[in-house]
Formats: sequence, C-alpha cells, structure tokens
Amino acid sequence: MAQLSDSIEQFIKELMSDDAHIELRRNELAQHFGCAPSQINYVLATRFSVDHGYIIESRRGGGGYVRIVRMQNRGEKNFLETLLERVGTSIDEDTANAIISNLYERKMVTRNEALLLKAGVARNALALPVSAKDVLRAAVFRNMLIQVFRNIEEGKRDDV
Amino acid sequence: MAQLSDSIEQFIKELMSDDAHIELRRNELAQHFGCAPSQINYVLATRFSVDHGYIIESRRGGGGYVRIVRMQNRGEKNFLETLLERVGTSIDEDTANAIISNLYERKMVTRNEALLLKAGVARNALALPVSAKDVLRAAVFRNMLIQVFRNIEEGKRDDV
DNA sequence: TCTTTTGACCTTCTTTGACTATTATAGCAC
DNA sequence: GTGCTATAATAGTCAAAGAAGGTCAAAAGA
Repeated sequence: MAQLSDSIEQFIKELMSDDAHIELRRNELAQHFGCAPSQINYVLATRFSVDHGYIIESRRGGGGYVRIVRMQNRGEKNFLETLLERVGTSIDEDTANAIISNLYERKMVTRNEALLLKAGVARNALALPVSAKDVLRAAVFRNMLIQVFRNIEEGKRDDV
Repeated sequence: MAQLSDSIEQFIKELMSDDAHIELRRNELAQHFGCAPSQINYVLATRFSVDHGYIIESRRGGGGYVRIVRMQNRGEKNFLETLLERVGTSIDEDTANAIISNLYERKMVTRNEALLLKAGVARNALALPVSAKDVLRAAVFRNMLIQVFRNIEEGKRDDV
C-alpha cells in the first residue's frame, strides 16, 4: 500500500504546484486523510524539512495555520543545509561570527543584519556556564539562520 | 481565517492613518463587526499595548469613548534606555514581539531585521524551562536592541 | 530494525458572556 | 435654580469555552 505519509506528501506538493508557499489547516488535512493530526507533523518533519528545501511556519489558536515555504534556489537550499550542519547543537562565538561574516561577504545579509546576528550570538548575551552557552548559542543561531534564508526566499508579506 | 481580531486591528489602523490619535465607541465597533464588545478590549490589549507604542484612554457612561493614542517618538537615546529598562532581566516572547513590531512601525528596523529579531527571541530557539527562557531571552534581546540603535546611530562603515 | 501511525496530553490564541464600574442626564423635591 | 436620585448608556474585567497547532512515546507495520 502506498504509505499514508507518501500520499500526504504528494498531496501537499500538488497543492503547492508552482507556488513558493502554501498555507493549510492541519486538522482539515488530517481529516481529509482520516488520520491523526500529528501525522501531518510527521510528514512535515520527514519530507518538508530544511534539508528537503522547505521552511515551516505555523500559528496556533483560532485561525491557526501551517505555512510551507519552498526554497526556490537550489544553491541556497544546500548552503543553508551546510550551515545548519556546521552549527550543529553547539558552536562557539568565533565560529558563529565567521559564518556571519561569510553571509555578509556573499551579500546574503546587509551589514546591519550581520551586526544584529552577531549581537544575538555574542558571549555576553548568554549569561551561563561556558558549555551551556555554546549549546544555547547554537539554538538561537539556527533560528536566526533559517530566518535569514526565509527573508531571502519569501516575497514581501507585510505581517511582522 | 481572516481572524476577527486581525480585521479589527487593521480597521483601527486604517482609521488612524496618519493621525496621532482617534476616538471610537466600543459598542459601535463591536456591532460593526458583530462581536462581543469585550472583543474590542482583547484587540486593544494584544495589539495596541504600550509595548506596541500606543496608549489607551477611555471613559464610561453616556458619551463614553475609547481613545487610542500613538506614542510620540522620543529621542532615540532616551528610547533605547526606556526599552532596556522594559526588558529588564526577564521578558516573555509576546512582549518582546510587541516591542519589535513597534520598532518596525517606527521604521527603526527593516522588515527583515524585525523578523531576524523575532527569530532570535523565539520560544523554540530556547530549549529550556519557561522561566529560564525568559531570562535568557532578555539577555539576547538586550544585546540585539543595543545593536539596532548602534546601527541607526553609526554612519555606514563597511567593516563587519 | 527502522519507519509510520496513533493517541494522550500540552500550549497558544481567540471569542463570548456574565458581572462590575463609571458617567451623563432627566426628573424631582426644595 | 440647586441638589439629589434613579436610570440609561457606556466601558472594563475575568474566567470559561472554543479553536487551532505541537510534542512525545508507545503501538503497529514494513
């Protein structure tokens, strides 16, 4: 039997067709496939992750949604993947700064954005034992990196 | 989908346009949107708080009203101090996001920068007990805020 | 063994309604 | 006219219900 997950993956990809992003209701989709809502999360996690070239955004509560953004540019997608791999689950400040400078040199972020990124991962921002700092820095940095690429990919929406 | 709260927020912002303040009738507005009057209070509380840069004044009884006042731009230096004070040593995500939106509305950061700031303070970036998250978020956020103002103040040099 | 599926429980955001508080005004006593 | 009082017209507060989506681990399949 064609796995449920595969069908859902297909379905979502057809929905997207040429669009760079779509928005869907998790529960609706689950109902459509007669499965548990968390099944959708599984599909997103295993087939629409960053290393598959997608970025997921969502919102809870009334009017909640799940938005799937496809990275258009293959190079960028691979680059982000590489960066996230490099960051891993722990990273020191110098390495993070090097990555940020590199992004700036490639003109993927403005100077101001680069400085903002550096501020976010700076030692003094993380008042914790050193080893914990690196772990935390990695977490914050990953999030910011993904946002950098989202900024690049996404058309200008006006919600901030 | 188009959240009621979002529509009301939009509506109010359009009403304001360039004015520094507007006055409205809570019940009238509620009726216009066919919702409970207290819904209006919810929108005001979540989208027009002081952190968002607004002050609400109101009066009950016959001829009552709700006045929404957009806060004046203080000197930048002073503003940074105020913000840092507000952040203190612990801040939750919603408050941080409100402040960021405010910076964006005041055109002190670009949209991309705002999104970057939000990514830096997002819940999911901080895999820790909630209370610890708030403390850490404050630290990271302070650092980024200072950078925002440094970006504004400093002439464009090209070293990063 | 590795992947998929499900379900119980959690967190976030929105909407509503019952109850409370405040203010202006009309009517009345003087 | 003045001062009180009742009433109507507002707005505020808070808790509960409703409407999403998230997480994690156990069960089920391949």
